[in-house]
Amino acid sequence: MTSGSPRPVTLSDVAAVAGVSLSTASKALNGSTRISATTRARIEDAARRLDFRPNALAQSFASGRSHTVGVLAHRATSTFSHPVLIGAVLRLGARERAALVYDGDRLDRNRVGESVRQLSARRIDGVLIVGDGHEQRTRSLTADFHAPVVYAYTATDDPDDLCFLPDNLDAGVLATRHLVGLGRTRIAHITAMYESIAVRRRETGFQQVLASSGLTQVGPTRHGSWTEEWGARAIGDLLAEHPDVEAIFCGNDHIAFGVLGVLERRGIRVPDDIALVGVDNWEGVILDQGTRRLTSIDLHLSEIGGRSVDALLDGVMLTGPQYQAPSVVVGATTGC
Amino acid sequence: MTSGSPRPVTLSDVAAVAGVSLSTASKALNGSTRISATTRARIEDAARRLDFRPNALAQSFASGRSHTVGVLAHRATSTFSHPVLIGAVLRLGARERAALVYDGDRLDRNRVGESVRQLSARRIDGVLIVGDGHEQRTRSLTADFHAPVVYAYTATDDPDDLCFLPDNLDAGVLATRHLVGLGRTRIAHITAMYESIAVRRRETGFQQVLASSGLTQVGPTRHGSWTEEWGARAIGDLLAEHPDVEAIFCGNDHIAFGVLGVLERRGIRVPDDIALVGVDNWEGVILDQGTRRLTSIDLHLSEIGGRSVDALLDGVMLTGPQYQAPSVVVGATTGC
DNA sequence: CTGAAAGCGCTTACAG
DNA sequence: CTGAAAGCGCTTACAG
Repeated sequence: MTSGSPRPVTLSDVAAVAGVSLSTASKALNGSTRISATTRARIEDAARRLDFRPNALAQSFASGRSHTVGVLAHRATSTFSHPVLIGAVLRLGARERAALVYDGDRLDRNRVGESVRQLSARRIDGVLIVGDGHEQRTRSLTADFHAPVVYAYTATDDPDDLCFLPDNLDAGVLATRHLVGLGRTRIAHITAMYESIAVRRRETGFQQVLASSGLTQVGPTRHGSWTEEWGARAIGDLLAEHPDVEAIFCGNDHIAFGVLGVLERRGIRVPDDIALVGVDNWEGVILDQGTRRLTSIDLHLSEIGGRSVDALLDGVMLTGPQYQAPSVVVGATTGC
Repeated sequence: MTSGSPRPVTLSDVAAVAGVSLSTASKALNGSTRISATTRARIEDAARRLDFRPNALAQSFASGRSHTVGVLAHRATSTFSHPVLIGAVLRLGARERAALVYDGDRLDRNRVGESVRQLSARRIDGVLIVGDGHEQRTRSLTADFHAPVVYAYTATDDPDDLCFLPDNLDAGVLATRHLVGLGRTRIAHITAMYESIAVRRRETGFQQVLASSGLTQVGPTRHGSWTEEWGARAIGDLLAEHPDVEAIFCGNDHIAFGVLGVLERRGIRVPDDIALVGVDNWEGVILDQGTRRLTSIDLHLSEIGGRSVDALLDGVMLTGPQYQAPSVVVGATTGC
């Protein structure tokens, strides 16, 4: 668009045009208060006329601040960490920070040192560690870096680390409240393996709401895996033992789809006979268009990435786990 | 780990220890050939002993190369562009480049200028534009930047632009060859809207293989949407008209799952009676573990991101569209 | 092959 | 409030 590219406009050019010294120009443009209003106006005007763009490389070098953040994507191959990672890099971009993203293998015990050196050579402003959910704690890496460290989508073994996490407890609470709010009283829970922290927290939320509503869970919680197959199998058993069940909180959307398929095949009406709620807002993730079938809890994973970045850049003095509030997304599987 | 942080080791320190000048030390460490082997060895040794890490900020400033790439995620909210974007930023990290990632709204006609200015202030090494697939062409932005521009996962209106794209034609070819290779001769095609470039290219690949195998397509191609619902509806019609169909190439995995559900419900054995192939390797994306049901074509989207980065950094002199070879991932829906 | 010197374009004490 | 000057830590012609 611009014709050719002659010498870029420097701060010295601005100073010369404004008739002030280089240092005065610098101060005026960097918002120092110890500048007269008229001088500042003159300098800002000159900068505008010349379309001055400070050379970010020179600024970084002189100030020692790189405007770059290191992002360690620990076990970030999982689909669920993708929104977190993307939420993080987009927020970084929106705040004019570059991301130096390293893949998980850099976090092996023996290779962390290499990442640390690379990042400190870059004079990184901070480090964001992106995990793969709440399944497992990450070893704290905070002490390895000289820059501030924030964790997204994983907890660590150090209770002082600032970690942004989905609120799985509240996910269980919201899902169950939604079903109770529809007037259902005979509610069951089908979910994944008991070993998962996320599973247990969702279940706890479920049981808290039942208790405070004076309801009793229909049958024991059925633990299996995060798959459609498991959902299909579990609903068969559940119906055999408790044909009067009115609603099911499913640990995630895959399980819910497995349940839904079986119910449809057996001619059981959803939500008229049995209402369903899942977790993940999977349809929201994969569908741009189309009608939503499942009611689900959205954990707002990309917002977890975004908030982690904000905390890192704003130097907030929080410590410990921070939970992202989930929300209900209503589909056709829960009725009035 | 390291105790405190005194003054970092500089190149001058290395030069002093090695007993050479600053400029000689610089040349030795930057692989200039006009250096005696013994001097170089001495300098490299000193650098190693001192654990010298060149200050990347100073290097960038002095050389004018930022080691940062601008990434414009154009309409990159779609699930399918996520692997491309993540493939790109991970490759950038692996090659020690930072990514300054801007969200789509920066690409509005009126706002491109702002991104251009921000990126040129950063003395960006190149620009990567990530689109949302092959559905629609992007307006070429190459002329807006002074740095090299590469496009990933989108084509542009300028035939000279270097664009990395999934090979949808070959996806159709591989899928169909796979079915033909299993001995199926009566093969149908259920896919999404005709308006989609991806749909038409997959269909063309399908028909090329049928033709070269001397086969005739079973019924016309059924165009609908990318959803499970459409797959379920289309298979009903197909079976009504052509109960002797032996295999179906589904335009994507969602459609294939819709088809699969109906077949199972009707007691039609898959793959014994009807074999299925989809596209996207969706199960590979969402499952870490578990048995694979669907046979699918993997378009290798994250590799598209990675290759785009390589092309950008290596300054390859390619122009025009570059197609990423897909591959077949076998599941239970196609038998021997 | 090696070194002295200028320079990259800012920021930031420090003096006035 | 304003300015002269040093300095950030490299790279890169240019001389020797």
